[in-house]
Amino acid sequence: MLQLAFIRQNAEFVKERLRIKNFSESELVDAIVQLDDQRKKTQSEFDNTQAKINAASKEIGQLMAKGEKEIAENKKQEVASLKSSLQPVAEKLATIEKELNETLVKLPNIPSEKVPPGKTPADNVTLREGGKKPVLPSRAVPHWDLAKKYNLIDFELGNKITGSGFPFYVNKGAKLQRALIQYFLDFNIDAGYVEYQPPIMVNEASAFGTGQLPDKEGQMYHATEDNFYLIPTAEVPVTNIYRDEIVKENDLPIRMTAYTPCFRREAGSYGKDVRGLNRLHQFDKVEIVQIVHPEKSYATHEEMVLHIEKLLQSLELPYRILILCGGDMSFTSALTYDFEVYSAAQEKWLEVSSVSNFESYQTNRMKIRFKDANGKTQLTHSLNGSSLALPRIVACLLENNQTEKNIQLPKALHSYFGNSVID
RNA sequence: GGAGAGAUGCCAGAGUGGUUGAAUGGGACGGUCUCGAAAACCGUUUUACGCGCAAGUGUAACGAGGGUUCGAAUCCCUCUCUCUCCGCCA
Repeated sequence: MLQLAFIRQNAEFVKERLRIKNFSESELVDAIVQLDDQRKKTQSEFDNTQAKINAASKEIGQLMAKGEKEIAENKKQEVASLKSSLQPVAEKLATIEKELNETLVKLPNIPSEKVPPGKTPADNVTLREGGKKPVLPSRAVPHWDLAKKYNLIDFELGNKITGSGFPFYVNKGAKLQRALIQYFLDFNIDAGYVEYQPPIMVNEASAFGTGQLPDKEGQMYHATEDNFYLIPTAEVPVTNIYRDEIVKENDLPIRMTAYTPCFRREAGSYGKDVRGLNRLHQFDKVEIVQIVHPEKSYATHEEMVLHIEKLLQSLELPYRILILCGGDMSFTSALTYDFEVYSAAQEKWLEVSSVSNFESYQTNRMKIRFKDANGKTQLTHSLNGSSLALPRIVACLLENNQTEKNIQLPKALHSYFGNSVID
């Protein structure tokens, strides 16, 4: 969530930036300032009365020690009346604080100045393209046909065992998954990221910390018996590693990577977009996360984009990088670059990575802070990016590299896959 | 799943109703000493919020939430987690 002090000092600016995100309830900004005014006033009132009560209680203790019971009893009466006058103040304060927090949490992050205006994915701005679109053989087919032809993925079996969107990977299909995960992780570790294997279920506090709750409650699978959520991305457990921590400035940047399965309910999606590997309920992804000094987050963001670009280039896939427009960005992000690869047989671009700077929006929720040179605690910034989401990469690898008799894998994968072709 | 024990500051660990935000030890940081280091010695070392230009000061927090009391780290209840034993099990 946005920092309260920042909202107070920049109320008009916040409202203006929120418009770029197509956030209509800008009156919430004024509500927050008003609630905070009330909170301050009420808290002063509470604190002052409580101070009197504390002082009187201390006196009672001293009087009792001296054996002056009469006077002590009188004091008790005094405290009792102070307490009863405090009661409604305490309730009012609790109500205000609750409302303030609930309102604060409803405000999305404000977009950075680099974010282009716009409402739909059509308004996203292409930053650059790379790689070459392949020329496919005349009888080229989409990945779901290739997956069947080479016995790599069994969607029907997934339907039987779980439901749609939960495919089985078989034989070389399974091995390709394993090779990609291993390759992506090694690529990140070589760049200085520390590997974690996190739990894939998280508690409420973690889901709140990265912003999945309360905003995207319906998008996560919820194990209600234990109140755990299946993670939609490794971002959730990994960023939360540092929740409620104050790190040393020297410890920054913190660079982490993790492979996890990801679970998304994708309520409401159907049709062509969900065919084959295009949109699944369970998929594999390697994620990178950084916790950084606030002055460095934008430089880090660019560095992460280059890192992922290098990874995509090594896979020899045609790609493009987009800057998401205000209307297409996530609730929590200040700036997001999306990576898309071109799926040659489907003839469309598929999103395979999203690299975002959250500034202090997540870290303010999680209270991930550091002590600066002056000994002052400040919020860190957090960033993350997919490196990469597997299914659509697999879709493109299969489609773009198909020949009449096999699928040619990029060099980078040969040693991981143990072969240069799938046949 | 059953029985028992426990959860205190960066860590270890005292504290069982009244100046305890918290003894003591360790660590970390700063200083003295040293050519430098070690050792020794001195000092500093939680966070959030309110008021204040500031120094400072008030309130809250001893796993979380509630309760008892004039007063709770200390007593009671619920929950979470950890440990030990039994059961089950990859």
